[in-house]
Amino acid sequence: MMYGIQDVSRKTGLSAHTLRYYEKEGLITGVERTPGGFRQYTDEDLEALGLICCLKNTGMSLQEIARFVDLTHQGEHTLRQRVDMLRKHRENVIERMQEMQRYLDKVTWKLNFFTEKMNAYEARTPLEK
Amino acid sequence: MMYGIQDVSRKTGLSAHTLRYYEKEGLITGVERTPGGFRQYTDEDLEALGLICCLKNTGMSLQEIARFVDLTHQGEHTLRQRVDMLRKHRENVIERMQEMQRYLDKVTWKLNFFTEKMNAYEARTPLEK
DNA sequence: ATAATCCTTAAAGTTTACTCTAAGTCAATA
DNA sequence: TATTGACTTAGAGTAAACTTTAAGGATTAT
Repeated sequence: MMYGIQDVSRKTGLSAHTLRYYEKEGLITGVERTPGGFRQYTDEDLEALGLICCLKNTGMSLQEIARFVDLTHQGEHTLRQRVDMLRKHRENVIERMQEMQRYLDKVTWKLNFFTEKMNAYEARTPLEK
Repeated sequence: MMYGIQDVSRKTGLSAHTLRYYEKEGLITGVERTPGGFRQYTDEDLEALGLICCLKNTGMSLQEIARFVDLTHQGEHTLRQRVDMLRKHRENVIERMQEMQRYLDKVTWKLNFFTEKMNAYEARTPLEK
């Protein structure tokens, strides 16, 4: 199956503008065209976009994603490099999530503090009328 | 105890530039000065900066943080609004973390896939010499 | 005393990831 | 066939959160 840019926009949640931009930046390559020059995405393109979104949504920069895509195009001999990239990325994400959790715990603590203050305040100054 | 801007920079990990910038943006207010006009931060300022960093590091925009700080200055009658802000923020963060986890799972899946491909490749083409 | 640090304002520059505009081409429908 | 509406490109514009620069003066620590 082939998909127009709007179909892909709907499927990925990326705007048509963004899809063209990603192509320009080398994140997706080799997208086919109709005789009239309209983009026609294949299922493999969608697959690739899926991975791109995963990487992007876990905080990988477009530049680094482009580098990954470039390695892919260079062939199987870059498999180790790609695996290393993904491993490192995975570890970074896990670390960031743990850090996030620590910050969140502090926010929770502050929230409890403010909630108590608020309850005390509202008990002291009941609503008018 | 009072702290100069460099001390605070070291303690918070924010540059002196950024500390002044935060002050300009209304994230911190009422920082005392020496007779000569040098900033002197109190322990409460550090406390406040701690919360600011927590909120920032969990993805709250500076604009929203400034709004929180502004509410704080308006007094106790804004406690409910502040609590609501923190609650909503907390939920957003939790949601984002869960989403992140889902994306990470996909990355892990892809990583396993590539690792297998790599192993097969390296078994097929052993290192020269 | 003097070197190092700090202050000010104001504005320009940076990075990332878009987002939008303009001017024109192509395709599907009435 | 005419008219929408979708698509094309290149390039300009946007937003957030800094970061840097400049210029010059004041203050503080040793």
